[in-house]
Amino acid sequence: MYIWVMDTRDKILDLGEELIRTRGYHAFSFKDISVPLGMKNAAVHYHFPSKSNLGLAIIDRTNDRFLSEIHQWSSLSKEKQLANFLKIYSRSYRQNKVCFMGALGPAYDTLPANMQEGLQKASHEIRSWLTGLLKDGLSEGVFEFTEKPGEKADLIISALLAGLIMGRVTGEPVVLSIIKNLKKQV
Amino acid sequence: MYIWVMDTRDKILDLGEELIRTRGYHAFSFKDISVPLGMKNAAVHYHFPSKSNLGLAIIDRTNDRFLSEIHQWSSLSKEKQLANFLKIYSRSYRQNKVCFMGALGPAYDTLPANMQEGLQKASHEIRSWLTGLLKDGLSEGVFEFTEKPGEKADLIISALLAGLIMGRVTGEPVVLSIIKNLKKQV
DNA sequence: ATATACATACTTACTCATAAGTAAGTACTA
DNA sequence: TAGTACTTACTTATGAGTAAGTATGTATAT
Repeated sequence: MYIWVMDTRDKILDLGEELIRTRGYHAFSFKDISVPLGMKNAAVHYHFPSKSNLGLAIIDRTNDRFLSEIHQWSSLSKEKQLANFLKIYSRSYRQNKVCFMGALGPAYDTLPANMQEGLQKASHEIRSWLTGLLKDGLSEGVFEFTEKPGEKADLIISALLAGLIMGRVTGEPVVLSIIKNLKKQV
Repeated sequence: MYIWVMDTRDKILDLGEELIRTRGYHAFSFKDISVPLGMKNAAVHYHFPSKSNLGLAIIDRTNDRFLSEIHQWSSLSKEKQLANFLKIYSRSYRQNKVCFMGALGPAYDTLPANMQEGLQKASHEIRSWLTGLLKDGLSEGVFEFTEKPGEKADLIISALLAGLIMGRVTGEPVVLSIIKNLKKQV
């Protein structure tokens, strides 16, 4: 019984995540979730009272998954960890999704406060993790770059984030060539 | 009389551009234009029959302005042209705006077809101009980088585009440090 | 063992707000 | 008198959200 509950809740979160990352927060409705899942709008509201509530749950779940992923990577080499990080974006490209910051950042000021907070927190996690990785890799001598680690992290995240967006507009696999070039720049 | 017409039409375009670049296409309404300009929704519809019509006009006007700007730059040195290009983004940051590709790209699939087309065209103009500039600067010896010019252009545009987005989420002037670092990388 | 109570996971049937868009009329100008 | 630039007064659609009811399984009391 309990498992069944979690199952439809998770299905809503899965679909909601896809919708945010392919269409954006303001361009999807409860109907876009309820109809494909064969249920009524009110059933979605049962699990998530409000849209912002759902939005925040999606952000938090993704952030939690990221945190557990990087934790699992912690014993790997810095190069391997960076390669894994880059792989997140090539996978996103194949799934025709942009990342959360790319999807929600442009309309940040229009988001409900709880989602703004969640997104800010998630962006902080990613930036500080990558900054630490680059800093450690630099002192270990496995990475080589002249920028400050924090600025290098922003440069990398930015290029990846926007590579996904540009890929959508241009129809070209922009992020893949960006990943290729970023690897040469560390 | 004709001048007066163009004036309110231009006011609508100005405000519409700001709304798209601060809130996104799906998060602004005709009311957000008519009320601040002290007119009725129907007056906006008089100038632009549909929202997508307005959206396209905004994109096209910005693209036309970009084209005329780069034309004016054409006699300047490659370094100066690149510096001018980068300045567009630091100005955007100060105005708390993201660029059009950043604002509209993530929800590209939800845009009306005419706007998709206009955005694609605009992105092509920017990418091909910057690619040409980098290519010429490279053979002139004023720029120095190892990537292919087209890929370098995507790397630069991506970093700038996402720097604006990240700045909004983090509250930090991400794009300014990105500009600083990009200058060292060409 | 069986009736009763209770919680979970929904559906039905709304409300209320807002959005895009339109038709018909008006004021002003050339 | 004809066109421009609007306003008034709608329509229609859609979206978030809610209140009340229903089905089903689970736990408890007798």
